[in-house]
Amino acid sequence: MPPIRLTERQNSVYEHIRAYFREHSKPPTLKEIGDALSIRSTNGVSKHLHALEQKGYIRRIPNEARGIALVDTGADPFAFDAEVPSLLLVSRTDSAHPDKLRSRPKGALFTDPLFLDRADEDDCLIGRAGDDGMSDLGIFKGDYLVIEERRWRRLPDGTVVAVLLRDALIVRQFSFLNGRLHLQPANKSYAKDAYAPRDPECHVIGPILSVMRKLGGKG
Amino acid sequence: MPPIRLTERQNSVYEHIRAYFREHSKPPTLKEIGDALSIRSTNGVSKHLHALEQKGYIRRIPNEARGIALVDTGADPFAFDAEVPSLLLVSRTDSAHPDKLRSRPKGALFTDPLFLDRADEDDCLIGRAGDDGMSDLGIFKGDYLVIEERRWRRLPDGTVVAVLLRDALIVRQFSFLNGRLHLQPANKSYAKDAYAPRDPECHVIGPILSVMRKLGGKG
DNA sequence: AGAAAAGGTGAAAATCATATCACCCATGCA
DNA sequence: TGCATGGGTGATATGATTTTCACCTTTTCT
Repeated sequence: MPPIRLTERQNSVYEHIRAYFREHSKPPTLKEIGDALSIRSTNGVSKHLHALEQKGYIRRIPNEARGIALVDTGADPFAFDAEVPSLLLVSRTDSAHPDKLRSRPKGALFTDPLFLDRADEDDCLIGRAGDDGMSDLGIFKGDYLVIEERRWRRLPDGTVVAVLLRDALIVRQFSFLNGRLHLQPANKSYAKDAYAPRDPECHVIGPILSVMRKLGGKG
Repeated sequence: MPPIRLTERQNSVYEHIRAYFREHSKPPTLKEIGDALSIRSTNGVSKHLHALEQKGYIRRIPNEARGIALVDTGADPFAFDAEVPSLLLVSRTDSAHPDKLRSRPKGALFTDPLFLDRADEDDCLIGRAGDDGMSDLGIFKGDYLVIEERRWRRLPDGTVVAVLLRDALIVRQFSFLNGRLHLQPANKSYAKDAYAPRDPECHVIGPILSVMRKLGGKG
């Protein structure tokens, strides 16, 4: 569901539709979009809309005037209560003793409920990415990760998870095939690996709910 | 303001339009109104709309598909307390009116002081990246950005900044050369651009202090 | 070198929507 | 009685919008 990336041009079409919605409370026509972005043929616009629909950004109602609907449901941060969860900031631990994770926290961070994605705050903790194995996904070494503790057997294939590998905390895409845990990186220079379910070197903590990063200085 | 009274029939037409707006985020056609209220002729509906316009409940745009606008201006305020820094979540605004940024917030997010990097909480706000122009830096469309409002003249070259470009909020690497603002993307498919310091289309808000992203679900 | 993919142009055909005209029927008053 | 007002029917004219076709250019990837 992480929306497919848009090209620069597609993005400006999409943003124009949103802007038009904000201003007029209704969708623009193909011609209006074209006028705004200097596309003379409604067909050119139509192709952009088709791409946006394929990528899941909009929905079209065929043959209908202004038949464009935004798919984004603009999640409002107020759907939650106003309590601020304080999550433990944990440090790397020998994967043979994953239970030590919570017993030796390095601190705690306040986190808006939005970033817990409806998970129980008591099941969540914060760790830091130990390598750049998921850099193509925009997760870099040092990033703060909101992790939901959950047994790997309940995870759907493809979930992005935090893993204690020996004494490092890393992020990988998880899948369970042929009786083994497969950890797939998103960075060509990192290797894919597989482990036995009970390998003491490898402990899957649970899915990554959010990623946070300080820019500028060192985290 | 509280306009002239409506007849029962006129009121149900009016209420239907409002209901349609809530459900579809756009105005209905004459035929749709007629179908809903068992009026077979679009002319019958048209007369109702004319009456509603006369009485000041709606506005019509001639010859335009779904050319109905509600005249009503409903605003909804909100409140929040502050213990942990609570930063305004702002939405994109026409760059010609950057001052509107804070005046029309979409909400607020609690943010740990760590991610404010020692900046004054009152100078900070949260916006969302409007494109993938900095994807190589791990900043993607939809990411939440902690932005420190600061005049661009005080920014060192190379700072990663949030910019209001027309009606989009985007992230770029900033530099000031030969009397022009240069905005450098970190994604090969996006173009580098430069603007005059006072170009009304381009307003630099300030440096990005942190980036946050929800995984898995909708942002 | 060749083939996709992104982005377009232009114009005709097919629909969807609105505007208008002519006419009908109640009801409430002066 | 007389006639203005609210509510409607149906048909037609006139736009406004979306679709579809046939081709074209540039950039990117293999």
